[in-house]
Amino acid sequence: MAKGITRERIVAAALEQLDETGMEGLTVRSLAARLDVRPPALYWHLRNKQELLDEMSTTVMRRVADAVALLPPGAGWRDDLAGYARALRAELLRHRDGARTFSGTRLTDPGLVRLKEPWLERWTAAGMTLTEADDAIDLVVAFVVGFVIEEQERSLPRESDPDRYSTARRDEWLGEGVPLVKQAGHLRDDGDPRFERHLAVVLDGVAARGLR
Amino acid sequence: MAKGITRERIVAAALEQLDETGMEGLTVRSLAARLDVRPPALYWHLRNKQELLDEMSTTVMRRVADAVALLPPGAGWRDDLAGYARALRAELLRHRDGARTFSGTRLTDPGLVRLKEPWLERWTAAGMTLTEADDAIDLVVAFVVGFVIEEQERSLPRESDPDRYSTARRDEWLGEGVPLVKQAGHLRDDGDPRFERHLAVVLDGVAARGLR
DNA sequence: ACCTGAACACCGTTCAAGT
DNA sequence: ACCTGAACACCGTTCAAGT
Repeated sequence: MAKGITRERIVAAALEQLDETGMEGLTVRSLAARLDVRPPALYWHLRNKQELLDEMSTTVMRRVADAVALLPPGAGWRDDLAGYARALRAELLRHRDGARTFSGTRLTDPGLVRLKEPWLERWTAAGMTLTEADDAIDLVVAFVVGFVIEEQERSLPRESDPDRYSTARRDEWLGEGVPLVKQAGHLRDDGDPRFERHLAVVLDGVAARGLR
Repeated sequence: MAKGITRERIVAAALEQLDETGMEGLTVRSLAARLDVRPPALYWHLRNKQELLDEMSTTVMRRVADAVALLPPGAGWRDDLAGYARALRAELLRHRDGARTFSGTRLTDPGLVRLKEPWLERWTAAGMTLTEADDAIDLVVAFVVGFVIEEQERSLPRESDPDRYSTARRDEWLGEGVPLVKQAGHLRDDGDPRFERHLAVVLDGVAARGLR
């Protein structure tokens, strides 16, 4: 691996490091070791660690945009939004702590925001107000981020109460007198079907207002 | 301030520290200093920092539960859910970095989960399936968490690009050829009205499936 | 232009020892 | 039972100096 660290190589290595160790293992020092340089070398390419995190999430969001670009065009707002939601979830899930790591960071690339234009054009032409269309995009992002944070948190091994998420132990933990809470816990599924159900509710909500 | 540190006093001090300094200023050492003890003292009361964070969010969620308990009873699922969403947002907003700090943590108190029981009872009696009812609660939580993360992130002062959020500079940053994106940026409001609009969309979605 | 060595001011946590 | 002193193995970041 030739030297000559670049911004892109740093970001790529940081995403690998994140996947292997999680957020708390992604340190400037571990990242430098992975790139075979000394920690201060990174500060020639990046102002600070926050800028690294911003670049990482911009990279991830670019991949979301790439996936969205492959969607069948002209499919209508509901398919557009659903495709965006699925692509966003998939990229967040692809990285350990992805939702928490990338949610509070800022895009550094205006090109990604510019991609909203054709959607706003088509949806307003189809009868949504501009505010409804813009709200719908932001609402979907908020929902997906919140959903995946919970999803990834739930999948974390936790030293304490190691089996809070085994149904039997959870029932015990809950105590007596809450049959419906327990039953809901037993019925509860995870992953894609659950996500699709929630997404459908959100899109039904948009439909109820945006297009009547 | 008498000595005699307790779990509750530690959690209360930690919430104050969080509000004053944000997450990165909430360290075991700063917290010990605030309580006028040496850092290792805290480890007699708490297993580690993660347990502190779990206790902090449990405290916050208890306040949400208290606010929800004051809602007019028997108002129907839509008012129940709206009241819960508003109370959750209010408590998250009350603390600096609240949404990010409390979203990835685990409740330590089963009593809070048990509170779902009467709602599940009433909503299923009103025609929702149990899965629909349980989904609706989780969906609202995901939406509120995602919304407030974005809300609090946006309100942060950021040394770099200090005026990305002034409309004029944002337009410049966006470049030419995206009139609708810019116009949406100008129309965009913040805070309560925006939250209420998004919440209404979510509740309309629940209405479209849960009760037809 | 790009990187290193050395240093600064911090972290969370453990553990023997004190009271 | 509750807390301290001292220590361990780390952090992010700066900056003069090297090439």
